[in-house]
Amino acid sequence: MSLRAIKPQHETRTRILDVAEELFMQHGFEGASMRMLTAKAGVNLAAVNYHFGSKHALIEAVFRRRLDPMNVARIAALDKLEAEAPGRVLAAESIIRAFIGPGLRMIEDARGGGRNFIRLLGRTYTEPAKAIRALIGHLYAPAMERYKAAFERALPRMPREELVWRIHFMFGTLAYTLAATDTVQLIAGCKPEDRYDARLLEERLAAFLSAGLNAPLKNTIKQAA
Amino acid sequence: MSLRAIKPQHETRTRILDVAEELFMQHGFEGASMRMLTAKAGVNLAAVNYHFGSKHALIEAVFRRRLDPMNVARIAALDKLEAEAPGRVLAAESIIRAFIGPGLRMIEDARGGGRNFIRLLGRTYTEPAKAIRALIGHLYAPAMERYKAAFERALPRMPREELVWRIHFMFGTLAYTLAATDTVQLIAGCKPEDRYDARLLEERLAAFLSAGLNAPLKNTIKQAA
DNA sequence: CTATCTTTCAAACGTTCGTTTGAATCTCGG
DNA sequence: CCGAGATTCAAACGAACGTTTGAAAGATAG
Repeated sequence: MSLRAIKPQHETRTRILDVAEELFMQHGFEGASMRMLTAKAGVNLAAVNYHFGSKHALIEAVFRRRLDPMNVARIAALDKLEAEAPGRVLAAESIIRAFIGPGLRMIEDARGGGRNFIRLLGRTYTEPAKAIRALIGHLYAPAMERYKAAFERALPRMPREELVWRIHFMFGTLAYTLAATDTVQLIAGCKPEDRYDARLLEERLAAFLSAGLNAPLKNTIKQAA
Repeated sequence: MSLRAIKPQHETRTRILDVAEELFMQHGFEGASMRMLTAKAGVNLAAVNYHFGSKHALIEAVFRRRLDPMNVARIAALDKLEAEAPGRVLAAESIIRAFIGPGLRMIEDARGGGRNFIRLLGRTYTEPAKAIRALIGHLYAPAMERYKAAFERALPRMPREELVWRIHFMFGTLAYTLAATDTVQLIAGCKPEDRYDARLLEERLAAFLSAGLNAPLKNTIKQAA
C-alpha cells in the first residue's frame, strides 16, 4: 500500500456521476449526450460504458447515490417522531416536515451537487420515459408506504380515497417547487437565489401543505367516498 | 366551389397536430421522432417540414392551438366573476375555480385530444429545454398577470412575497396532478380512469388549494416579509 | 523486473435523427 | 382541357447519437 491517496479509488466514477447529475438537470436525459458529459467531466468517451455499462445504468446510478440515503433519512425521521410520542396521534404537519426535511437539507449541500439532484428529481416525476418513472417509483416505494400509513393514522376520519388524492397533491407541490428552475419568475420577479433559503422554504411549504391536507371535507367529496 | 367537403381544407395539418399531441405526451419532445410521428399520422415524412417549417415550430403550433383559447376562457371566467360582484372582494376559492375550470373541461373533451394536451402541458412546466419553457411562459403571461392581480385583491393582508409562493405552490399541484400518468399508483392502487372524473377532481383540487392558499400566516413567515 | 489485472484512449461501428431535394401528383379557376 | 400553384412522395443528406473495439498506459503483487 503506497502513499498515494492523491487519486481517490474511483475518481472517474464520481466525476462522471457529478457531471451527469448537473447535465441531466440542465438538459434532460436525452438532451445530455455522452460526448457532452464525458467532455465536461474530463474523461474518455468510453469511460461511462466501462464503469457503468450503459447510459441507462448511469441514470440509475445517479438516482441511487442520493435517493437511497435520502429515503433512509426520511424513514428515520418518522421513526424518531413516533418514538418521541409513543401511542400518541401525530400532527399531520410533523409528518410533512419529516418528509420534506431531508430533501430541503440536501438543497443546502455546500458542494452544490445536492441542489442539482433535487431539481433533477423534481422533474423526473413527470418524465415521459416509462423505464425512468418505473425506476423512481421502485426506489421510492418503501418510504412511500411508510408515510402513507403514518398519514392514515394521523387522519383516521378522512376517507382513504380522499387522503390518497391529497397526498398526491402534496407530492405535486413538492416536486414542482423543487424542479422549477425559473418558472417562478412567471409569477413574480423573484430573485432565484431567494429560492434556496431552505429553512424559510420549509416553513412556507409546511404551512401550505398542512392546511391543504387538513382542508374541510365538503359534502360533494364525502359522498364520493 | 365543388361539393367536396370530404377532405377538410387542412386535414394533413390537423392530423399532424393531433398525433404530435399524443406522441409528445407519451414520449416527450425528443423521444417522439418525426418518422414515428408521420408514420402514425399516415402522412409523408416531409409533411411536417412542409406545413410547419421545423419540429420546433410544430411544438409551438401544438401549444398555441389549445393554450390560446384556454387562456382566453380563463380570463373570461375571471371577468364574469368580477362583473357579477362589482366592487366586492372575491373569495379565493372562486378565483381558483375560474382558473382550473377551463383546464378540467378540456380533459372531458370527447375526442380525447384535449386530455392528451392537458397531460402534455402539465409535464412541460418542468421541461428541461429552455426554449420550450420560454414559450410556455410567454403564452401564459397575460392570464397569469390577470390572476395574480385578482389574488392580490382577494387577499389584501397577505405579504406579496408569501402570496407569490403560494400561487407557485398551486401551480405545482395543478401541473403535477394533470401530468401524472401513473405516478398516482405509487401512492395507492387507484384505477387510472377514476382520475378523469373532472367534476370530482375540481372539488378535490378546489378544497385542497383554497385551504393551502388561505393557510394561517405563522410568525416565521411574517417576519421574513 | 516481470507478469497480470485494471483503466484509459483514439478510432470506428451501425443507427437514427431532423431536414432538404426535385420530381410526381393533385386541385381548380379560366 | 390546360396550366399554375399547392401538396405529396421516395430518396438522400450530413450530423449526432450510444456503443464497441483493440491497442496503449498505468497500477499492483510476486
